[in-house]
Order: sequence, then C-alpha cells, then structure tokens
Amino acid sequence: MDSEHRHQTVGDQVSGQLKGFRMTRDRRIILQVLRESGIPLTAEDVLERVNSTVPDIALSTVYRTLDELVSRGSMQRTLLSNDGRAFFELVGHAHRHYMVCLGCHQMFPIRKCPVEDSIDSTAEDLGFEVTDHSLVLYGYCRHCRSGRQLE
Amino acid sequence: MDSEHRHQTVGDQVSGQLKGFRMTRDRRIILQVLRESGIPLTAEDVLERVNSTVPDIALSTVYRTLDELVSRGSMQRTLLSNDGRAFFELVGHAHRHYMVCLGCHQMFPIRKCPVEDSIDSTAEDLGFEVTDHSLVLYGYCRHCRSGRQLE
DNA sequence: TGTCTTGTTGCAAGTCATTTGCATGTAGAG
DNA sequence: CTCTACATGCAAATGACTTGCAACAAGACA
Repeated sequence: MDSEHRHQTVGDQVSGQLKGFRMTRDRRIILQVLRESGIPLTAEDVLERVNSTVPDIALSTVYRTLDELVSRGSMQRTLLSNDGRAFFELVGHAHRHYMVCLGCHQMFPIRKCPVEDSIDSTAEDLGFEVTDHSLVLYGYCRHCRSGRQLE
Repeated sequence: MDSEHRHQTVGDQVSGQLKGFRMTRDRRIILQVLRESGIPLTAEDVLERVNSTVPDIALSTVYRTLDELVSRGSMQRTLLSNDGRAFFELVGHAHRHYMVCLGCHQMFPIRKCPVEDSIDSTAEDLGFEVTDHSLVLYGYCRHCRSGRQLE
C-alpha cells in the first residue's frame, strides 16, 4: 500500500499524547507543513504554506492546533529576544538550540547541545531539578559576517 | 555630603552610553527600583513599585525609559518560553542566565555561565560569530521539588 | 538667573500576536 | 447511521506593548 495515500492514523503524524486528538483535513495539512519544514515556523508562516495547498483555513485554527500539540508535548514553542512571535516545530524534528543571525534574522539549528553536561551539575548545586533548557546564540552567520566587514 | 541627597549625575545611575539621557524625577525612581531589585522585573512590576513611592507615572513612560536604556546598552531584556512579557534588569546587575521554576514561576539567577567555553568552538565550526547568548533552564526549585513529591 | 533647544511625559488611540465566545460543522466511536 | 465530543470560522476581545501629539521641563549656554 502506498504510504503516501493509505489512511493515516494519529500515530503516523506525530509522537506524544494524542488521545482525543481528532485528525481533520486541516490538521493533517498543518502537520504536513511542519513535517516538511526544516526550520521553525511562526503561526503565520504555517498559515501561508497551508493556504498555498488548500485555501481558507483560519489563522485561529492554526493557533489552536499548534497550542493543542504543544500542550500534548508533540510540539515545541520557542521565543527569541527581539521577536514578539513564537516559533514552532514538531518535537521529533526539534532542534532545541539555535544560532540567530542579527543580520539576516535567520535561525540556524545547532545539532549537538554544547552544554548538556555542564548544566546538571550547575543546577544540582542550587537544588534545582532541570527538566528542560533553551540555548540561543546571537551573532552573525557566515554570509552576514563577510558583508559587515565590507562596510 | 550625603550621597543620598547630593545632586545625582547620570554616571551615578547606570553604566553605558548615556549622552543625551536626561535625568528626570521619574527616571531616577525607575532606576532606583531596578537597582534595588534582586530579580528581573516586567514593566508592570516596575510601575507597581514606582507608584508605591510616587504615584501617577504612566506605563508608557516606564516602557520608554526601559527601551531607551536597552538601546543604550545599560539594560538587559529577557524573554521566556511561556510568558509573553519581557523582563528587565540593569546590565551592571544582570545575571544573563536563569533557572525558571515551572512550579512557582520564579526566576533564579545563575551566577556562573556553565557554557561560556563550549559555545565559541561550536559556533566557529559553523562559521558563526557569536556576540551574545541566552541560556534558560526550566525545572523545579528546591521548594517546589519537595512539594511535588508529596502529591 | 533667564532663555532656548531638545529630550520627556501623559493620554488616548493604535498595533501586533494571540486568544476566545459562540453558533455551526464533523470525525470517529458504537 | 447516529450521536456526541471535539473542531472550525468569524468577529470581537485580550495583553503587551508602541506611537502621535500637545504640553512640559532638564540642562546647556548666555
């Protein structure tokens, strides 16, 4: 059976607690967009991409779906220092750590967490139990870096 | 001369680029509040504390003052994953890194950055020039930790 | 000490991202 | 096929700022 067209169950879509998560056409498309994206997306980004396939999905639907997935632990929401918007990615694809370019405003994922080890011992000393952490590096990417030197 | 009452110059208040920063009564109080706080404050927090001393400062004045100081490099603004509000602290007092308790929602500063060293080499590999970074640990503080075990 | 320029303030209205109330529509269990 | 809990669109509401504008005032300079 063509995996592209067989009936998709919830389990095919995302990981996490999804009992009672009803798989509608809109949600299927929203999830598809997120699975296909290599980078974190804002709700507006998602809507834009969704509507290029099937028009007329409401922005509030996108938000509600993203929120639902976040609270079920299947989606990660990230905020940056100088951007009021939230960025979303599926937990299976989540990068957790980013470099954000102050020149072109792109987010570059960091594969390996450079701090995983040192964190726990730091927290232990303070009686803190760490369940998660976020690390964002701000600076200039290879391209913007050379552009700056020309100024 | 009583340092509490002598004429205060800009230099007494904060560090950083402050040419053209006019020291008014409102700003003096706002800065005082921030100097006296051990933890990062939201604009609303600042207003609340300011107005307990001298009423009738407008929220927009607080925002404008905080923004001004941020852009002059004297103030640090921090955003967290699950809170739409910005937190502010004077750069001289800034902690840069925090543990955020998911139980009581307090922010605990981390004195020593546990990742300073590993960051640059990670970024170098990717051609990225790092100018700043943010690290936030999420979890449970000593108190909330023991509370959870009772449930 | 008075003048003047430039920066500051209050207030009300505006913006932007996100959330919600409600009436209608529908996935999927039985 | 039915029925009910969950999903959706739309418009209005919210929360956290941000801005236009007219009135004010710090601090440089005369």
